[in-house]
Amino acid sequence: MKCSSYELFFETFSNKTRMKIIEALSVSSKSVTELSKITNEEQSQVSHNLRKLMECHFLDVERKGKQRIYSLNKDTIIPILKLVETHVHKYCNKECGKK
Amino acid sequence: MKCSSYELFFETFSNKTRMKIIEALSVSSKSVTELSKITNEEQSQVSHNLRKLMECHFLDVERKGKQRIYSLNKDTIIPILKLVETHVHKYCNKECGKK
DNA sequence: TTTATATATAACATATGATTTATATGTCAT
DNA sequence: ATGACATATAAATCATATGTTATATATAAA
Repeated sequence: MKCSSYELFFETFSNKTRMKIIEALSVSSKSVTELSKITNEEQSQVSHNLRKLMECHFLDVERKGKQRIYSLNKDTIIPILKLVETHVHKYCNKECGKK
Repeated sequence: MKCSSYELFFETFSNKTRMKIIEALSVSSKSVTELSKITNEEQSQVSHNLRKLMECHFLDVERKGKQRIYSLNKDTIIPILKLVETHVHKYCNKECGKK
């Protein structure tokens, strides 16, 4: 599947694990292990998804000893999530989001 | 896969056909057949994807004879796309968006 | 250097979404 | 009611993403 920047952008957001990561990082920067604990996901899963988030420039990293500390690119991510929240609130009742 | 409102929101955006539909509708409202021609997709494909877009309240419809005229919910969609565009512009060079 | 810890990556099985084809429904005109 | 057109839906196949396991790399400490 060829994927324009737009689709890649949204695709990267549309995943539970990645959203959990983003949520956790919106509070404060964290290491992979911390994220793994918080999200209750395998470490490799977290790494996998961090990679995708990085590819979209949603995150930054810095080394700190053995650890890698990931942080959120708040400039884009926060305002987008706000807009989505508003939309969901406005249009989606409790039935919404079911499959 | 269980899918919260957020994931569903983004998932619905993350598709080439649906983006083409949104793009077309951001110009003006259109019937299914018109959308099918513009996007160069099978009619059933378009209907399929219109359904998903409707489920997310991204679109409105009204009947006009045999046709159904779809229109964009501009309140949410336009500002979101603006944000994404800004992000993509800022962070993604020509290599971006490849898979 | 060896060991322990943190993280990343590769390979594969499985789940999920996309696409296609065929058919059903719904509306208008005759 | 019949035929023609517009749209929707169902089912089947195909493509892709996810999740899992195992392993590799990288850093720090002993």
